Amino acid sequence: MNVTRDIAGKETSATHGAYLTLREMILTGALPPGEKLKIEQLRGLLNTGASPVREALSLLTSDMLVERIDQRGFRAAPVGKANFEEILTLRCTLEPMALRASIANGAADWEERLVLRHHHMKKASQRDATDFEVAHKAFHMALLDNAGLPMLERYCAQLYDLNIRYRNLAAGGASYRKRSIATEHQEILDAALDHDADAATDLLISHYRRTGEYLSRQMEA
Amino acid sequence: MNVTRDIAGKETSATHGAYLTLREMILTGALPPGEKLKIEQLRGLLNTGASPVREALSLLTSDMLVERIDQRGFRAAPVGKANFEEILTLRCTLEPMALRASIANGAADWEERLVLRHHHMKKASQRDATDFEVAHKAFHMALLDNAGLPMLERYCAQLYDLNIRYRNLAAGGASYRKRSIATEHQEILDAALDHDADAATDLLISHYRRTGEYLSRQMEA
DNA sequence: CCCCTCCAAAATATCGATATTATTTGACAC
DNA sequence: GTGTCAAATAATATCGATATTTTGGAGGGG
Repeated sequence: MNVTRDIAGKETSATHGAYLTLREMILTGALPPGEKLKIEQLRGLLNTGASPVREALSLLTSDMLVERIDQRGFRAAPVGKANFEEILTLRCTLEPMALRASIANGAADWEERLVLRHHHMKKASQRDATDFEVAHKAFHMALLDNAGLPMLERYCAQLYDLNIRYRNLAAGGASYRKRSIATEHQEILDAALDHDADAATDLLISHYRRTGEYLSRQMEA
Repeated sequence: MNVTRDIAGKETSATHGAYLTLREMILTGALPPGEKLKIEQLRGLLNTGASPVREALSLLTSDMLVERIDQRGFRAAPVGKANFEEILTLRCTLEPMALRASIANGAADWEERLVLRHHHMKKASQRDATDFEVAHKAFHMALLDNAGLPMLERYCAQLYDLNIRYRNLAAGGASYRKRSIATEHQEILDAALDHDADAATDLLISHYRRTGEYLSRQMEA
């Protein structure tokens, strides 16, 4: 049983392919937290050499999805309540910062991009759940990508993924209770288009905290 | 002419050694911004194989010290005014956040560690300039390391290094004008020991902004 | 019964060589 | 002169094999 995506064409380099696949496997929980990641085993799974696997794992290390213990190999990053709450805290600090900057720069083409992404997300939500995930991330990142602060955006993207990982691990399946997520997104969008930074950031934060605290309660130590 | 440190004993793995050496070379400017980093060339410099070099460069990528262009190798990360200002902005947001948390947690052993590091820094400043650099970073990191927020600390450490790089690149030598740095450090320490978070963070921010804006003025586009 | 030492098995880290891909060079036509 | 294409060159990415290190366990002492 080969988990590697043999999907449509372009796999630039073996390293990059391995990176994407392993990343996905960790985010979805196919590789559970703490799991020992043996080179040989992964080499087989991805049918590639040891070097690309090794390099991919190195890259995942800096995404904080993989832990490296020198001379002792790699393992999927552990999870914990403290870690989850740190992610939440950082997101609630960094994303509003980026969103404010985006709004402040507010160019017309950004607003268009935003509307478009939001539309795609709505469409996707009626179809496939994984399509929605992709579109959801795209929308949230679009909120931040007019800030002109690439490092900050990178941090936010990283934290977004780490958060998704917890959600995937917590929900045995697609539980992700639909709450009023659609409404919340709409409100955030509207506030952003209104250049109302205070409202937009408040909405964003409570959007995060609500799901955050719900997940947090479901975790032990 | 071999730049590799053959210094005292313990080089755990070749990869880690290469990582440390390359990192230092980029931070000091021995490998200037934008420089093409050819595997073969570095392999010779560090007298090690291609794999460790490659892996070290991958790791440096996530420290934002090296840029990777798929299928086209690595190069030392470029620099620019916008990037520098983003680093400054992020530091002025993240470090106060960490410092506040550290103070809030305020354990006795943390205060001791703080006093100690400050002492070491003062001693080091009378000796070697590179000793001082190490101690200076240790002091600043100690201010943040009681926050219990490891990811945040990691971001701060990363940004600290990126900032140091700009300082090294700007100063042809040890210019680093001594201003009243010693006083500033003392004040920050005192405020932290007083559990005066507002004062401590204000002092920290102006400590950064002062050198920051000075360097920023020295840069073109 | 627990602990320490030493050996075998397994896994990591590293090397050297090869296949692939980008870049340069130079000839040729326009 | 200038632009284009193709071969030659150079560098990257990847593989397969080897050396080193850790891990797990068996066999004695304490």
